[in-house]
Amino acid sequence: MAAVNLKQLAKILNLSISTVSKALRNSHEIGYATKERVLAKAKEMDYTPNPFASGLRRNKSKTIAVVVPEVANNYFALAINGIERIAQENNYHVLIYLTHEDIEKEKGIMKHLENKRVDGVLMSVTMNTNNQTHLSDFQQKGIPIVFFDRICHEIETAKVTTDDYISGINATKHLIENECKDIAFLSLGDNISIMQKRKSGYLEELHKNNMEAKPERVVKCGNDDEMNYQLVKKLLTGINKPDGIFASVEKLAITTYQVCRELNINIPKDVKIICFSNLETASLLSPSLSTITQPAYNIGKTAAEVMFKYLDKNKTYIPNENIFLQSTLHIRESSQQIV
Amino acid sequence: MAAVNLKQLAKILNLSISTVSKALRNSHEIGYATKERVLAKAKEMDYTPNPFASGLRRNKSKTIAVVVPEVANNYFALAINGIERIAQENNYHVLIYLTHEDIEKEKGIMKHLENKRVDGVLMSVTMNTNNQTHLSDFQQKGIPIVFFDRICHEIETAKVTTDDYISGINATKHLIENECKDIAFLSLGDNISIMQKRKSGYLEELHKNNMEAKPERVVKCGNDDEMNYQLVKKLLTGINKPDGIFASVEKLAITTYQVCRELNINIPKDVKIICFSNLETASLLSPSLSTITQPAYNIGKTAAEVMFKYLDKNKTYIPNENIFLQSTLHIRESSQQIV
DNA sequence: AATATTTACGCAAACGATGTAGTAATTTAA
DNA sequence: TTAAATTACTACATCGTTTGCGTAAATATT
Repeated sequence: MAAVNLKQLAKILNLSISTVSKALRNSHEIGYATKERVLAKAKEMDYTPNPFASGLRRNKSKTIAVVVPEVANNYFALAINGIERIAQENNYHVLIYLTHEDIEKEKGIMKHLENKRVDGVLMSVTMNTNNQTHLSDFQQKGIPIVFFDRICHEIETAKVTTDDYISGINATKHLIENECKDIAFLSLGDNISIMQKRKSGYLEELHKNNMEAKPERVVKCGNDDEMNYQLVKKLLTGINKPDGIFASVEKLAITTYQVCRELNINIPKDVKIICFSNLETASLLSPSLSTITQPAYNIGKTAAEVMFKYLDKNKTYIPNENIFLQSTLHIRESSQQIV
Repeated sequence: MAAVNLKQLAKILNLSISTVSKALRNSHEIGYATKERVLAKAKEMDYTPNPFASGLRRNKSKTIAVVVPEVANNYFALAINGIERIAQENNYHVLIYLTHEDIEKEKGIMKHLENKRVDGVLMSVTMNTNNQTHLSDFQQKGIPIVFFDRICHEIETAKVTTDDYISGINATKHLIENECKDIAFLSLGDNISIMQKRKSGYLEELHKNNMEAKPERVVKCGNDDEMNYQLVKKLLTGINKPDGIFASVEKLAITTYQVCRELNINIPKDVKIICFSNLETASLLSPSLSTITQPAYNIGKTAAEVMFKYLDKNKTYIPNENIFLQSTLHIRESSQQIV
């Protein structure tokens, strides 16, 4: 029942606690025969070190935290997958925290993590994170952060993203090539860097094509699905509606599909759509959805790898570094000119 | 930089360590004025107790583990959402482990968790978990498990599921009502209880309608997507193909859609489909997908609540209990007779 | 053969928080 | 007025590991 500890193991083996401990950690101080004996007995008795005791002693938690806005989201789910994979390989444990895009919750979580419960944090900030003092404060405590996707520029550390600016350009260019004359951009808030980059790409490409960038074509959506629905509905109601939509995140594209269905707007005839998405069923939608797909799994994996690169070296300071992974454009029906 | 501890706080306050500790825990042994003073200073110095020290001393980790086959799955993602919500409310932390349907990985994870790293485990077993000794062994260590969805009957504890048997009946009945004469069942393995229940419902309803239950109509799919694709393709190739498909899990329905697209089989004209799914975009698919939707969020939430009910009471033994939550049938185009 | 070195182990002090048992000082009861 | 009880605190052992240091025996060096 009760887990066996070093003391019991030592008594049975007629050795001191420290000898047993050292034997298990394969210390050079211990003779070969003794090591063998200890190892065998430990296995037999199913000994496994108490993580709290060794954590306390060594000041190592063997745990990382993943802080993300949500998990019921293909992108983050895949990223977590990649992170968990690397963590398991490194014999680390993964704590998960969801902010639900609530900056106060994010602050609370970081506060909770300050006390060395974890050796490092991988995170994507909320769409409302415009102030980063809680993050720099956290770093001050000596726990490294690595950002992925929703990064925080002001914090000096490693950041793993895709090239959102280029993708923004490509998506917009694609819509223009398919005869869109009036393209709207559905943004998720406007604080976070990926939004600014995606929007920059969008604006840049409009400019390059001598198309007017009307402010009302940038729709600032948020975390409230119902509100987003109304915003998109408003955008697509009336005579003066756009003929192209670039949704910055998956859920806004889905909302757009739903609105179009309600308003009987035909995609892609009346309006063409492209979006950032990791939706598995994109090709099965009606019409199939054109996407910019981020290598979510690899982003998570890479972020974790960078983290462990420093944790292994016992470095708590991670120098600034921007790692870009490439997204892929999947052109499907929703964005194409019907010929 | 370094986190402040009780010793430092005590020195500054000119009190003993134990006084400070008790004051923070609001012990009746400490005078009101002293408590105030301690609390103020602790806040000022941003003191937060070391989780390893108190975990070691109190033999409490304030952490639960969630062990699931995967996270990039709408069902599990939503369940984790529910779990995380309740955990946060209880000031608990959530460790996540993915088995990827690998029984060996599951065993390894349970082994890793035996050493009191967590106070409890919420889990959905892999599709290959036919032997439960690693789970009963785990229970023996005094750490409670609560199952959700993919439960393990043989283990005595609380189990949260939907009524899969009834849902199996309802789905099959619905297909029959829509003129299906030859219904196939796509199973995910055949070990886990939800599969057996869903299949039982399917078989029962066939029997009730005097329809023959041909063994070759039960297709045992697995974890390999490509293999599943071939299995479904084989099922739908040739003259003698079913006119109804009941997919026991979401991904098999998606596979079926893909196969039908390749083989140019029309859903629902040639074959009707219904499946268990939490796919957000079910209604946007072409054709829209009929689903039995499980209350995934609430299942996770309920499982966590049951766990905390016992953890609060410091009970490590959870008596057998089966909690059923209701699924809802969403009839859409994929399963309906065209009139 | 005497000394130096290496080998293989044990002792004990951490790590930080908690809780039991004690102890003065004060208050209450007899 | 004195014993008993209460209040408000402190000392100390403890949780299970890790690790620096000490040391006896074995081996190597002169």
